[in-house]
Amino acid sequence: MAVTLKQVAKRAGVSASAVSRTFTQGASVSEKTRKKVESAAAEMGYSPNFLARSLTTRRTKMIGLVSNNFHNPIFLEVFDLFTRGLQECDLRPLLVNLTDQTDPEASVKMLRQYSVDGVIVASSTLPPSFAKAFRDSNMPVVHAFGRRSSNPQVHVVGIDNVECGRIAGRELARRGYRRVGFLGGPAIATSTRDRFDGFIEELTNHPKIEVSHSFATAYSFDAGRSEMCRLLAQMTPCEAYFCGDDVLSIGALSAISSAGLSVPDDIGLIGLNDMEMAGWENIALTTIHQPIAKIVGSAIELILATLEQRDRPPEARLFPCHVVERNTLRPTV
Amino acid sequence: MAVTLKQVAKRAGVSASAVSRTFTQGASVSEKTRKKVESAAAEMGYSPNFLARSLTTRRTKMIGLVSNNFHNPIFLEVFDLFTRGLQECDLRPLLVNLTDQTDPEASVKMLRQYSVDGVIVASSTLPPSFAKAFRDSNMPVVHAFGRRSSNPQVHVVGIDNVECGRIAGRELARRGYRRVGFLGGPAIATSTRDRFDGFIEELTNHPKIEVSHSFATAYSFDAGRSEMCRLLAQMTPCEAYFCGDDVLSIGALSAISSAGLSVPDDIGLIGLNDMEMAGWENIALTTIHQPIAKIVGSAIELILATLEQRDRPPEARLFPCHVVERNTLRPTV
DNA sequence: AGTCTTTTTGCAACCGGTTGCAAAAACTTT
DNA sequence: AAAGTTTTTGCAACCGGTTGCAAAAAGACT
Repeated sequence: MAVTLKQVAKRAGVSASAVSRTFTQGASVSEKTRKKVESAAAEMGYSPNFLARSLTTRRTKMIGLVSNNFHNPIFLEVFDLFTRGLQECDLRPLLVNLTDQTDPEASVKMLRQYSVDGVIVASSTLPPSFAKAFRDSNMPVVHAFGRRSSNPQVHVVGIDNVECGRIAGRELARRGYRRVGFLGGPAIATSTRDRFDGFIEELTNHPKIEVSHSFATAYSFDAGRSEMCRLLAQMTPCEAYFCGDDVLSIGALSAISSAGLSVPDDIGLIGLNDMEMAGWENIALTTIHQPIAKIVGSAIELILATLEQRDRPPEARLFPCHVVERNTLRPTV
Repeated sequence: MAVTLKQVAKRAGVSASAVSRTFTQGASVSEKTRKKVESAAAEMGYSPNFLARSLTTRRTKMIGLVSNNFHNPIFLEVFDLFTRGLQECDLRPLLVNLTDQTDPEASVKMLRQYSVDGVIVASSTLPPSFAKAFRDSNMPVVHAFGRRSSNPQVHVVGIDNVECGRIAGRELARRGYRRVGFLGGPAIATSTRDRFDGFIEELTNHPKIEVSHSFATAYSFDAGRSEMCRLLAQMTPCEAYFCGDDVLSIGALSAISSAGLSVPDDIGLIGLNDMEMAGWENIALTTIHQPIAKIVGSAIELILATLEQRDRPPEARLFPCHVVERNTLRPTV
């Protein structure tokens, strides 16, 4: 059905190589034959088959984009940025949704079978070992929103979650809260762990502050809401909470107002991410901004660089975060 | 680097065909050689290259998933459903983000160059002609969330937007509102147009009801909020509005509460989509439910069927919608 | 015009597989 | 054991391209 190179060659009265060269950057073709080929191709509506080409060039220009985050609204922003960014570099994302049903091993194998040029793992809840499996199959990988490891095996781009925990702790202390809580995401996620550690570490500098913690079952509205409901039902809820993530915060926010309490008068809240929705006026969440555009841009840059230079040593790029003040923490006293 | 079929053949002491057949469903291989091949393959870590295979089989098992909706949270749910659903059918989505910068023509060409087996266009704001361009290139297409056309050229799966407009009109009338407004999405989108038409049509049955309309510049929070701000600044805002979409509704909701008014006491609101967020307790939007899981499932089913039977005549599948009552319309009088 | 360089061209092999076909091997039957 | 039938196998051509190499063509210089 589709027009092939040979047909074009015949029509243009040249060899197959001539046609191939016309469509290859920097190949040697005279102006004359190029014209002949181009007009024949245009008449027949020919364009080269990328997959056939990839067989010899060993480049598919496809990038595996693997994630397990299809429920956190911030990931729509992330996918938007990734797809745009990749497209600008002339790369196409082959999307993999890692659910409970899908076997991680199988996705490694699958992406290898499709000969993707590289893989971007976009998730804060996957272990470093997952990204490493791609590396072991000899594919360039970058783990976006991942965790820096002590002996890095793959590129990691993200934020310093421990530092974010400290920032949150510092902010709550600065505002004079005396009883604060950590409302984390799933306890297994390394990001949760790190944020927790930083938070605690910072607050040991403030021995007068009482600190407690608990974990939601997921980074989701419902999990945040039900965990906050549970906390409010206790004897003495905290004066303020650091929530592991914005969507969790919004769930908590909802629980608080359902309980007839108000934010920030009765309870303070600080989130993490600064997703679009956090800025919506009826939410107005005070939160720690995570620079996702930079993270995504950097991830793409890094995968591109690794395509050029396959043995590039693994690198960790962590971007600084800062507090965005809105309306869910009381003013400094 | 990767192990090839030939290497496996040599190691197993058989011909290349034998290896190929071992990895092909329903090919004729004796148990004995299959065993030999399988163990050789396992030792060497071989798995067939899908792209090389696709050259002869003419099936890549890749589906182009094209959308321009990377800002409406409901599309994260849509992408989740599509990716899961396709994966279950052993298909991989090649994602295309259609931005203002990307040329629609170019994406058609690109997907052809990658020999995708079919294309799913997921958008309510793209014209039927866009999907048709794929059809013209001889690829199976289904337009999900698209508009049924009078002489259908491609499969369309979605809802009856005109009927949704009627449902909204009926609902507002039933609740005794006397001055109602249509707050639509971008006026160019066919979905907006259809919803508007249905709304107006229904309300002509209720001559006592006064109806006005306006359009937001996009299906987004900000657009909804600023349009509602404008409306509230006028002399006499309506008693209730039908918003073209949930995210628009939430923007409107925010504008209303910023203006010191309350929902549903001062102003009523009904949305469309019933995205996850509409059910969040602090939003509790009364809205028209769009059965996205069914739409997505049906789109996949249809693309699959068309892969089998290339000349399957174009079909339109529209699913019924219904009102989900929450807290943004006053009770029936 | 003849020689030397540089550019352009086509041939043929290859990328990693699949598949129609005829020969070989393995079973059945008699 | 011979003949007939069915299954399994390898050969060789093909899918749609790219590319190293040597020959041909074009251009530069005496």
